[in-house]
Amino acid sequence: MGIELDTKDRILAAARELFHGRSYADVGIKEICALAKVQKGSFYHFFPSKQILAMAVIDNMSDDWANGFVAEAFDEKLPPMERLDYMVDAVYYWQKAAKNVEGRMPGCLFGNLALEVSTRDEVIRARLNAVFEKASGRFHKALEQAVNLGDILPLDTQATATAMLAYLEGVILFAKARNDPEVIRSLGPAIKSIRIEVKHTS
Amino acid sequence: MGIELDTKDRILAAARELFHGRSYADVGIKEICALAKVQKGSFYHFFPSKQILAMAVIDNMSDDWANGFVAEAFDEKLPPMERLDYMVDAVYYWQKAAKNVEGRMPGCLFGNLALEVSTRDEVIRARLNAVFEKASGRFHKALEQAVNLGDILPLDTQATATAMLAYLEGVILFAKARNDPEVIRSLGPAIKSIRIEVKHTS
DNA sequence: GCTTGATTAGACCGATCGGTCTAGTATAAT
DNA sequence: ATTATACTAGACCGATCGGTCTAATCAAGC
Repeated sequence: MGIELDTKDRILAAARELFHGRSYADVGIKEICALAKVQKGSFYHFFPSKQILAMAVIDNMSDDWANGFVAEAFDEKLPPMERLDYMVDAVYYWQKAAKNVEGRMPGCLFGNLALEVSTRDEVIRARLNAVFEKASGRFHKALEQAVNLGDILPLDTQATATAMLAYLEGVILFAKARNDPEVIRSLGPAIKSIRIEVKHTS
Repeated sequence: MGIELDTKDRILAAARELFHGRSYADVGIKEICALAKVQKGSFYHFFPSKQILAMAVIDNMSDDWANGFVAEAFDEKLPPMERLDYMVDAVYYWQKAAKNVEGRMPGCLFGNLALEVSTRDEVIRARLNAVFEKASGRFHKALEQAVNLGDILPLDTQATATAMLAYLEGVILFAKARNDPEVIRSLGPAIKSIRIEVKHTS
């Protein structure tokens, strides 16, 4: 957490860390306040409810991702298909580092929340879905360029992009169940093998 | 639930339904008892803790799967690669039916639990991992046969089997986030495109 | 009939949950 | 100096959590 952040940001950072490291239901407001060194009064001044905090955490992490190593991985300067490997690598190193610190693989915050709360909270579910949609857009763009450059045979870029993101989430899930980041390294690169053919329009 | 079950089975069935439909943390013992029409005393007579109940639920569902449509899907009489399609189809129809009843896609109980509790409960995590391991064995066998029959080019059957299971989980996750079973139908069949080459031993 | 062990009923426990409320402080505009 | 507003502190709330405990009920064996 390091340098001085104002109260709201400290709450956000604490909640993000705790939600990601454990789960939504398992982390209470009290614990978030303790980690953020903030009192309950301050908390509810900035966030009217736990649900709204969750939304803020999702947006916050989504932004960090989008401007952080996702942006790096999907850098237009890289050959399109290499971006996928870059992305897998980034996820691998990230999860590995997290495990070294916490002892457990936290997995993907969005995937975690999606499975945990999307049957109970339609609003959060929709927000998470939007995050996935946006992420799959990156894959989509990369695939389109790969096709245009002739790096891969034509395929249904939209569907394949979604499938690739789903695969990445699945690999992270599996790695978390094994508590072993190496799973990401060994299974991850196969993301490039996934293909959904263009729908036959005759 | 239907026909008379003895107390323990009623508890198990109720817990399974509730855990699957919502989440582990969100469902309390009281609610399980209410659905099972059982009192707390009886509950704790059969299950010493919620954690142990969770394990029993996992085992119970794992058995049902293994002897139910997973056994059907991976029937040795089917051509190996067709088993994968069968499996995807089964998941699709199951989730669709569940959504029609409950209004929401429950996803995969094992995947849900894996992401929710595996950072908190090492014992449950290990159990879930064993379930995944067993399931990936089915894929493995099918792939080995497919290679032997010349239906597909040789590949790392072990790693690819795991990757395929991970993909399936990822697709279910994505479908749950969208609350749309059709995702399974459109992305699922691409499971057959996943390939991990045999490690180059020179 | 009596005893025993398995099962059920449900009151009860301390802890914790998300959230509210009031009192007070800090800051800045007037 | 006064007043409005933003923020902080933390006691407090009813509800619910997982789990315990005692008393009652039941069927089987003797």
